[in-house]
Amino acid sequence: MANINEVAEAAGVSISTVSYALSGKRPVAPDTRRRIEEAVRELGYSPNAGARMLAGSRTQIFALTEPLRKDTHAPTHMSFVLATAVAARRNDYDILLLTDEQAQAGMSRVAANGLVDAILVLDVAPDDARVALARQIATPTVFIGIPDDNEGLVCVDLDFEAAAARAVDLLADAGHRSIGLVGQTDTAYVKSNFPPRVRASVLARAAERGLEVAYGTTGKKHADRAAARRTAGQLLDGGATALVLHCADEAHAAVLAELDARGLRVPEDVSVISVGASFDLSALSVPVDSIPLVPEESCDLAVDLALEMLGPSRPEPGLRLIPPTYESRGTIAAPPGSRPSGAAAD
Amino acid sequence: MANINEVAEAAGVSISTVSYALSGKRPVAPDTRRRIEEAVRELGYSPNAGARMLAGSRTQIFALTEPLRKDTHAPTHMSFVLATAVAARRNDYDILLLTDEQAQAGMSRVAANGLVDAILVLDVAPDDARVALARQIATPTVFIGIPDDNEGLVCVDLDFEAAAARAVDLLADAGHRSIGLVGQTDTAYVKSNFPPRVRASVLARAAERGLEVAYGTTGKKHADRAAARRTAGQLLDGGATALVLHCADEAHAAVLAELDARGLRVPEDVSVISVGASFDLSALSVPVDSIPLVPEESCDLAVDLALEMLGPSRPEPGLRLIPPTYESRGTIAAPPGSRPSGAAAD
DNA sequence: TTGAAAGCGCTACCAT
DNA sequence: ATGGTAGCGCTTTCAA
Repeated sequence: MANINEVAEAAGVSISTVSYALSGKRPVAPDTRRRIEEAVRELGYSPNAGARMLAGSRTQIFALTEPLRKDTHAPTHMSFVLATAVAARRNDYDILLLTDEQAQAGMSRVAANGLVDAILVLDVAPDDARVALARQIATPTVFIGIPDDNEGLVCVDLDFEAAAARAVDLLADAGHRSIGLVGQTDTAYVKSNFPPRVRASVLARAAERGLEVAYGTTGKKHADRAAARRTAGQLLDGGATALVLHCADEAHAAVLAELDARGLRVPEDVSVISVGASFDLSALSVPVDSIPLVPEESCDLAVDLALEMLGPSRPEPGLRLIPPTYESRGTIAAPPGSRPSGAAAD
Repeated sequence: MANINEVAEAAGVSISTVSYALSGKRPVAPDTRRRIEEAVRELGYSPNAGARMLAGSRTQIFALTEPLRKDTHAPTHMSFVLATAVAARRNDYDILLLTDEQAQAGMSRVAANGLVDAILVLDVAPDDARVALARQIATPTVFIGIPDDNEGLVCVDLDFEAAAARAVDLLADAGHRSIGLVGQTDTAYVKSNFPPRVRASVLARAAERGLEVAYGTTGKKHADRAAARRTAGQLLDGGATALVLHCADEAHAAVLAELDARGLRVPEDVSVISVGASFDLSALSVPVDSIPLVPEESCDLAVDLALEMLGPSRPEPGLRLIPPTYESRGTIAAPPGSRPSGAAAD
């Protein structure tokens, strides 16, 4: 590994000129620059990371804290990690992984030893212990997800409340009077931050719109198809003419299988809309309408905020809620037996 | 963030003594040490990471390169990442994530700028492009998985060949004359390194033992239960009295469901053994016998090797195959209609 | 048992 | 447009 001195010598310039030629922070004569670039190539020079961290003010590393609990939904999580890494790299940043017990201990550690410029928090729990840590440390921290106590924090997330409300509105507008919510796993409502938000918003908006609403979870495991089918069945038995799906990939498939088994067509007999899904819905047996959770949106924004927090104009603390987008695929229609759409009044 | 000078001053010693007190690389008088430790605590001192990287010879960071392809099985992958991070941290190392296109580009980059002490390679493909990179760079690299061309590389993995052969032996010894292999997804046999190894070994050992053997994949997606059931059905229709399962969680469940649907009991009517599973098999409707893949074993060993490669006694290149372990749960028995066990000869 | 000081390889300020 | 150089905060000789 060649160092800056060798490059300078090879190019016949001083090391400061090499540094400036590479950073572009000072104009360099075209010819000089050419010679430097050639020397860099010849020698395979790359500025030493440790030296840059020490001399410069940036480490070019973000920490990503993620407990990786057993109940973490792996595919969704992977999407977020990937999206974060890509967004970070686009801004010349690397990602340092803080998992397991290091999700917490590591935050203090890397904040104290200056290994990272900022910390991104994934897999946020309603009562997340990392909230307290974030307040203690000086390192800029961005939450991807909203903990209950978020006072003074910078948080990014899909506006799940708006997404859920929108789904209810779409169904209500189509004429449905009774809907069901097929929710996440039982533990998700304790360990994760957004399932309760969706549930609360669906229930609240349904009440506002005067709809009957019921909900059920999808069992203990993400892959518990039987529980998903059972829940969907119960909601339908209870009179629901439309289902809001806020659950895993497998559960979506299971619900559609249950509808199929009952000879119910979508959307003629039952309307279906998915909220907050981050997987490919078009691969389902029936591509359903969706208000998706797009990991790239959250993660891009989180990285942008982290970057801003390093600059002079520190952004305000507070929630950054990403407006939901509705993807129509024709799985919402008027409930069976209703008058043609357009006349909703009595 | 206090620095070593402030600690030294507060403790009334020189900075070298502080350094030695913390590193333990030189004896320090008990009383001196006490004063230093107190100063460290008071000031919340933590040695600057960049300065250590520059002055010392170690960065205390490993890179973990993982493409995170769309077809990567997320849960299994997550287990490996977690196991790697834990093993690394146990040795005072952090993990830097290199995903997506950075899985390759990042290797050269961090090797060139000295950001990491070693590189761990995950999600190894048979014809992995990272093999060539590993040979080019000076940074020690450990593969967790075995690429086809592994000459001169340090690779760690479960001995899948032995595991598969063992499974066949167990079934042959129990008296089975015709077995079936329920394999991974179609793409896994192209993109991943171990599925072909298992398949080849099962077929080879079956031939050696004079068994009839057939195999089928589990479709395009990991969660394709229908494909898994179909494959299991075909194998049984073909006369198999025992099944070797080398597939995803969902596929295991699907196969058991197919057996159940056919009214076949395990192990009275069909024997079942799982090979290379890294999830919790005891959670299945029928806890099946297993020769598991244990991420912790591979990752611990990989980290140990990486550490060794940093020392003076560089380990030999070559494969480190972890001997498989058989977990019996009573799902292997003699095939139906066979004479009582013990008498196999004719 | 301890201290002084020479780097590690950069960045960025001060000169010219 | 370029060069000289003072740090950044630590590790590790060399001395005492």
